[in-house]
Amino acid sequence: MHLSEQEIIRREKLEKLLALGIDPFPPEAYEVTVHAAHIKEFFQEDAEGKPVNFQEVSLAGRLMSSRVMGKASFAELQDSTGRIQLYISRDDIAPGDDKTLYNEVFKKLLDLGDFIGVKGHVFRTQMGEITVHVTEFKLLGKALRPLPVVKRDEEGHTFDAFTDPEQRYRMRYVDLVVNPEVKGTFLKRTNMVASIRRFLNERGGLEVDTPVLQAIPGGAAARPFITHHNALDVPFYLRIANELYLKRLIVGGFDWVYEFSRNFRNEGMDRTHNPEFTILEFYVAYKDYLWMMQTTEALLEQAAMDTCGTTDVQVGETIINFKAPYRRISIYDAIKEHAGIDVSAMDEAELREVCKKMHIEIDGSMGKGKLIDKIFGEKAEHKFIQPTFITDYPVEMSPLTKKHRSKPGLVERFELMINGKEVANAYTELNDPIDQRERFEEQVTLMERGDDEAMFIDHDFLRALEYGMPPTSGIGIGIDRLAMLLCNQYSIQDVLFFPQMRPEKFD
RNA sequence: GAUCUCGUAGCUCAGCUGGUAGAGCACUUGACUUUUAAUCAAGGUGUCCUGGGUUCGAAUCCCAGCGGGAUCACCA
Repeated sequence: MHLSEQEIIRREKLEKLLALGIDPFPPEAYEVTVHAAHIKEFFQEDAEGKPVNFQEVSLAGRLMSSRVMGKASFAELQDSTGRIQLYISRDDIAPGDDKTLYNEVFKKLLDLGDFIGVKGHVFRTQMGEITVHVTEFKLLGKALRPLPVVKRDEEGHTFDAFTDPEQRYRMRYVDLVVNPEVKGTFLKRTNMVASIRRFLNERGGLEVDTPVLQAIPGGAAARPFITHHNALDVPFYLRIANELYLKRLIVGGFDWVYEFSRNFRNEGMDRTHNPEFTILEFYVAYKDYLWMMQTTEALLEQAAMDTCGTTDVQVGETIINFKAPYRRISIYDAIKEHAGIDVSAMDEAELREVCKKMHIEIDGSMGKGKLIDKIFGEKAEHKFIQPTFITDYPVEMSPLTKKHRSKPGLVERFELMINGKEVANAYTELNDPIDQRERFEEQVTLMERGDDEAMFIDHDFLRALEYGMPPTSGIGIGIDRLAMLLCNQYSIQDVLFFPQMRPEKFD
């Protein structure tokens, strides 16, 4: 094992601590009575400037900086809420003749990054900084590797930032320690999810769990990961969606079920795609996609409000307004609006002609539905910046969706576009088992034509529908994509703690 | 998967047309009892991503590989 100079020095310090009878990794709990942010927010002084509270505090965290000035030192402690300054004077922590605790342990054997616990009282320095005057400290956990030292001056300028994306993603633990805004992003994401969960629970939604290992990967058009079950000696797929399982629960008599579903798709990775990602799906009996549009607007408005404190959310250079209601436009009108052509009456040959003229890449496996989707994707999708429901898709690209109540050839489906990206996809669910069987059979034809994303026939799902499913509307909302918007992050990797990367090699 | 680009100290980076490896911070030693990007003095950082090649000589030029990023393709 190759050790750098600094790592060797820290290991030597470990030995010296042990020689002094100090356990660098003590087992017992340390009493924490207060956190840094709380002190900074609520510290008070009387008229003479004498502190009135926090005169007996005990807190713990990482030592993040240390400025030794002879017999006194200033240091910074970083706990889960932020940083607070420490003032440590030699004669306070080592009142007797033996000054080892200060001269050796504090000044020499502690390193930046070490976990320590401190007890003391809070005061304000001459420079105005709220500070803990330490009377007692204890090493709680030694850091054997040096953290990147990121410094910030008064104007907020950052020096020597820890910025290498590879290192930040691979060693998120370090990223979180030294880049406080990263923690902020993830807290925001968690708040967003909590807000959505509250919204659903308040309306009678029931949170459920359904299988991740599936014998038939259904509910979406995507290439799955394949794994193998040893005892049964059969292949299993990691789920690409949970849709068909949630609908089985609607068959079973629940009115409203939801699941934050970790899905896995064996496809490319880029700034908007990770092999595993989270979709919130929910299904509500006796509703249709029109109801679902209203519910989606309300859900997103609340999520934006709870997460950002406003419905006008800054995303990159633009402001996205999450306040309901959102614009609605059919996919044909959307294409008309942005490509200037009416594809609503075209057959497959005509659509191919249009794609050719627009220099849109196509191949022989694509049917009418996919061609229309292509044209929309190339010419219109990225133009919808403000939240917009794109409605009424062609039946060929929606095998699980009920046919439109009044428009032949279309289905009752919408996708929600925000900032030029699909964030949600919803339908009035197909509950006619005979129609569903025919749609699955069409998928088999597509598969034979070479479409490797066409759906398998799920016979158990058909059997469930044959027992009867109430009219139902369902939706999938891309939680990572939504988090990217509400947290104003350009890349999905910045809203996932551990984005997928090529495995690291250690030698 | 394709193209472009990057890889030098713990971190951020410089290193020109090839000539003994550099800075700031961090680190080590010392001074300093209200500092705050603390300051002052002194000190050493290293598989220049890996492996080949060209050359008297390669961090530098060439080839291959590994890893990252960006763009594109597939997709949410």
